[in-house]
Amino acid sequence: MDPHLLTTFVTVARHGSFSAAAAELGYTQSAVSQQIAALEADLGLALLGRRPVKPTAAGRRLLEHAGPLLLRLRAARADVLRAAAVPGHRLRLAATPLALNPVLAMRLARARAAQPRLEVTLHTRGAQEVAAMVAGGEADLGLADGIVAPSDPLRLPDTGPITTVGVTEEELVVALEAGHPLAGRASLRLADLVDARWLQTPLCPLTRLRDLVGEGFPVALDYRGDDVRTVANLVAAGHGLTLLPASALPPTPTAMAARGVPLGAPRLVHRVELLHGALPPGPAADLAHALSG
Amino acid sequence: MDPHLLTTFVTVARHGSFSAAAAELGYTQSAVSQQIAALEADLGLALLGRRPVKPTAAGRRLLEHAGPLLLRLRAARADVLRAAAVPGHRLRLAATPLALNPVLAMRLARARAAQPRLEVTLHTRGAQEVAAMVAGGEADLGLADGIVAPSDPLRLPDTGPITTVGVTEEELVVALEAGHPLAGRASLRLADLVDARWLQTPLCPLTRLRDLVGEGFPVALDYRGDDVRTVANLVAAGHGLTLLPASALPPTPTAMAARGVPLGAPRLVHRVELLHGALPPGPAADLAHALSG
DNA sequence: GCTAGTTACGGCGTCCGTAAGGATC
DNA sequence: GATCCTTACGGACGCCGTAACTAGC
Repeated sequence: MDPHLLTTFVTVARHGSFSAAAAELGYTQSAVSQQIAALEADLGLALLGRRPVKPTAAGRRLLEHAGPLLLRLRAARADVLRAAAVPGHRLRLAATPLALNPVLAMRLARARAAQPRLEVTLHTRGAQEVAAMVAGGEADLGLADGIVAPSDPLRLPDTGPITTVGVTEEELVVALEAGHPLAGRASLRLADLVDARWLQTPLCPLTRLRDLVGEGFPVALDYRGDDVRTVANLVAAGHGLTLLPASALPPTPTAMAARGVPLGAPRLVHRVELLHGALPPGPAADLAHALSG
Repeated sequence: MDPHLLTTFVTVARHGSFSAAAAELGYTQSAVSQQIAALEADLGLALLGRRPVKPTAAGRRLLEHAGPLLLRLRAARADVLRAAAVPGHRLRLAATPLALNPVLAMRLARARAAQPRLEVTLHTRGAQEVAAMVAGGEADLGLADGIVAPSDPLRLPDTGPITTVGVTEEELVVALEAGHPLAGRASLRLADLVDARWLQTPLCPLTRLRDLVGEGFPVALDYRGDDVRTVANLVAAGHGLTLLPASALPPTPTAMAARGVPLGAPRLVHRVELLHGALPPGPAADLAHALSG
């Protein structure tokens, strides 16, 4: 159960190929084969079926543990190093596409104005990756967003010892094309839209809506990307509906733009949370404070 | 950050000595010294001060991560092996001293009567150890107890992927000596007892009461053991008060025995939870079902 | 000078790479 | 027969033990 072997194992499982994993990890096929053999010998179990290379039942079980385990290992290392590091003036942020909303962008700007020497780099990633980057020390601060009932916390995957604090909550709107029959309404009830045509996007996964409201929400178009403007254009062209924070749509819609109709019921908000590890006094802690408002 | 080195590190930190850790781990002093040196070199930080051997700030931080990390590693291994193991007729239970109350003892007896070939071994341990044994696969089922508001879950330390289900909740009594001025009351309010003389015991840690009610609960005697009868005898002899599940005191008190006065307020119960990992069909699953009632 | 951790050095085991060997499509 | 994993073998490195060294009490 050497982490080294575990890493190789998850890589092989992910690629479904020893040789591809070897290429990614910088080993030879042979080394990977030996590592898997060693892991299987250690546990006394077959973890992978060969030809095709596919996890066995035991292998799938181990895979469920291996990811979080390796993440926690990196997180521990990062945390110890972070606590001992001298705070520099380089800050690495990671945020989901909708997390850096106007309010937070403004707070970030104010914080930077107060500390002109601060160098900031920002990465856009998925929520899980943001959490993993913060836990693993690749980012100092993370921002993740999601749709929840007011003042409920986001349900982020467990990625180890991370602190999360809510920073903003914003009204949600149903985004639909300008000519849509419902576009003129003052507000909409989600329950009335279970049979509408919906966009499946990472920004508003329909599984989340089903969790909150129940079955329904058929997929009219599945967008596998994270560009908000693309989503807005898809909506405007009538490909389907989606839920967005009000600030993600232009305030004065043109003829070609998507309309946002406030979501009346259920009471849901777009929540953004700040993620961080231990914060020794320094620019990271200052910025965390600034972003929290 | 090899788990091997981590294990050595926590052992050294626990003993405050390289040589003692070496003896426990079956290494030479020299090997331990080299392992710690390797870990410190890997992180680029001093983890232990020498003479006396004591963790540095970074070392303390690493210690906080190392324990859970190593536990999860063992837990992952145990889980994979457990899922693949053929169910035998040997069952290992671990329980806190107050967890195997009369109700559960009876359920266990019924389950054993139904499966006469079942061999059961039972260990009494602290709650954290019970959880660790279950997570690490050293026990098939665990029982842990604690004091909570009705139907609240116990707050067990995070010991990895473990399932917990409540199995019993029982009335709590204030245990006090027969001649105590309050012994005749029909019920007592905990808030009125914040200034009484209390026993500090692992069975009813006063910190828990302070969590629930607030400051107070001075320590009159600190018992570092887990024997319920000893606690009852201490109470009977007037060393102090404690909280016990009603079933832990004899139902018809003699002159020398401790009295139990029902706890009227706040509404608290003695809750027992069953802990287990993944349960493939077999005796362990059957017993878990039997214990759940 | 005694106790306890560190450093030097040598042997053994581990792990990887090269290359040949099978198994499956 | 091509692809892909496994096995055999050799070299390098890592890790531990013995033993000499050193720092505090």
